[in-house]
Amino acid sequence: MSKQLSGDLARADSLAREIFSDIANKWALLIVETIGDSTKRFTELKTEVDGISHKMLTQNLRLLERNGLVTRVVHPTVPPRVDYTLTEPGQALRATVDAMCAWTTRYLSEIEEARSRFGHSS
Amino acid sequence: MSKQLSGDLARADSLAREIFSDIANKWALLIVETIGDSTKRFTELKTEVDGISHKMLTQNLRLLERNGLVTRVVHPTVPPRVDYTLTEPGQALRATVDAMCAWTTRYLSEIEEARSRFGHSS
DNA sequence: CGGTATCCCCCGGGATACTG
DNA sequence: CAGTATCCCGGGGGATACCG
Repeated sequence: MSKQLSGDLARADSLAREIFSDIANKWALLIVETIGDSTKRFTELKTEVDGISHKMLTQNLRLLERNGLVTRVVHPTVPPRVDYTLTEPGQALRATVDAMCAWTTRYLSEIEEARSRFGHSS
Repeated sequence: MSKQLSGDLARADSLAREIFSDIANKWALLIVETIGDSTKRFTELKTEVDGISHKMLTQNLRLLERNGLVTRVVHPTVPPRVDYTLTEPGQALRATVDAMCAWTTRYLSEIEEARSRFGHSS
């Protein structure tokens, strides 16, 4: 089954592949992870997702919104206030991102070691 | 705990973040997924990971090798033959990518619908 | 066959400024 | 505060050619 999935996505099987390509980029995933189960304002995300530029943030938020992963609520106040929240699909994706994050920390040392080994091979 | 992870990675907490940025790109993930639990040659990957260029493939394979996610075995034959296999860390990552793939197919219809809704809002 | 190197173009994405 | 628009540069990444 997982082999089936792999085949479906590795090959340009249309929509699934397109979505995967949209989602599988660090900014989108970091944003999803940062929103988590809470509700975040634009500026909160801007400061919490370290290193992201204003442009990349809006761009990726639009992307996520377009794919129905986040809801965007505009409060008609002044100054304006916009809240972002994960939808149910977004939450489901977040679970997998959590797994990736866990993986990263779990294998930190192994990776570090692999890197040093790789350095002086040649 | 997952909130902790989120914080650690969203902020530029050095190494973990760097690794995440390396890994969280579509080509690397698709390659991992494509190798799966088997052993693949360069050309196999080239044809199976649809749309990837020669350059991107080698580049990402080096990246994965450097981080200890794949092993690269060169057979000193002629013509040469190189086999790529996932290491244990690589397999572990693959499990999470499987989850992302499953997510994609699971929510295909929802996403499709979200997109059409997004289209005629303005 | 697999890898490296070179060329070169295009666009990702940062910085800045302006609207509501 | 949030978003859009404009400018502009660097490098991502494709195409091609050449080694082992």
